[in-house]
Amino acid sequence: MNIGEVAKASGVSAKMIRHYEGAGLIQAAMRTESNYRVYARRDVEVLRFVKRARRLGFSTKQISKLLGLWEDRSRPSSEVKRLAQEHIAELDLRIRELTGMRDTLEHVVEHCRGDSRPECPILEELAGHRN
Amino acid sequence: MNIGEVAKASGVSAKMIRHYEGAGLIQAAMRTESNYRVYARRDVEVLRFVKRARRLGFSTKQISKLLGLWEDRSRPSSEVKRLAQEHIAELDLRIRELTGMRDTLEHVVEHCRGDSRPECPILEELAGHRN
DNA sequence: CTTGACCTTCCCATTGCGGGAATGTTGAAA
DNA sequence: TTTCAACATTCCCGCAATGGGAAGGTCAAG
Repeated sequence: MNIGEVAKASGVSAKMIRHYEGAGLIQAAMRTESNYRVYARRDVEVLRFVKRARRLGFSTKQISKLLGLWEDRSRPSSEVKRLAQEHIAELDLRIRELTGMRDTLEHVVEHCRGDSRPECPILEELAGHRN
Repeated sequence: MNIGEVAKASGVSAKMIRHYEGAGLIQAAMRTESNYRVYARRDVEVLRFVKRARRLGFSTKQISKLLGLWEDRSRPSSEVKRLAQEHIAELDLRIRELTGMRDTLEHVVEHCRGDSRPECPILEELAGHRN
């Protein structure tokens, strides 16, 4: 398979496949005599794995570890679980940060009339209640 | 005031102050004969405004608009409110995305024994329930 | 005058992805 | 067989927001 074909089959763009290869996430593909990358059916699975992991928000580094564990048939599932739990913790943190922002903002927005007059609690909040 | 002083007073790093200036977020500071940036007390307020807006997750572009509205004494508060509501919608979207990831992940993690054995529903999920 | 603490600009790295240019290869139609 | 479209290759630039650090200029106190 050419890179375009694996791309289509895996849902990962050719651009990103090259990127992942350069980043060491996936192994460098074999090349034809004319320097085209060659892929096997197995590579589609790997790329799909990467894609699903990305969808769940795992970073490139984390995915690298996950791939290693996936390929290690004697991995302890505890390691996978730990990795996943760390990621959940990161997600939770991010969610809390964003939720905090949203709640603060929502609260202030509620008090803004949103009409043609200039008085605006939102700007006052941003200005630190002065000015 | 020098850049270091405004930085300390506003809580925005000198590095970022220069960056904001280059990005057109804040006006270019006056310079001394020796090319040092010079700031007035008012600039501290502006930078604090920027900092609070950043804390609420507003992008540079949005902050630029907010600063414009802040300085426009005849702004209609509706414009500010609209901007803020758009941002809330973005935050909500992001929160929903992250929450979706976390919930999916949490669900799978619950089913992983996390012991020394290799069986792992997390990896199976990422592999697409094959392999 | 020296020295240390500032300041200046400029470049690099991060994270994940896309755009696009310049150039080489392939395969099928004319 | 030539030709042309559709691929492939590498390389550089962009995004957003921030930090690190180098090379060099300036200021104030001792």
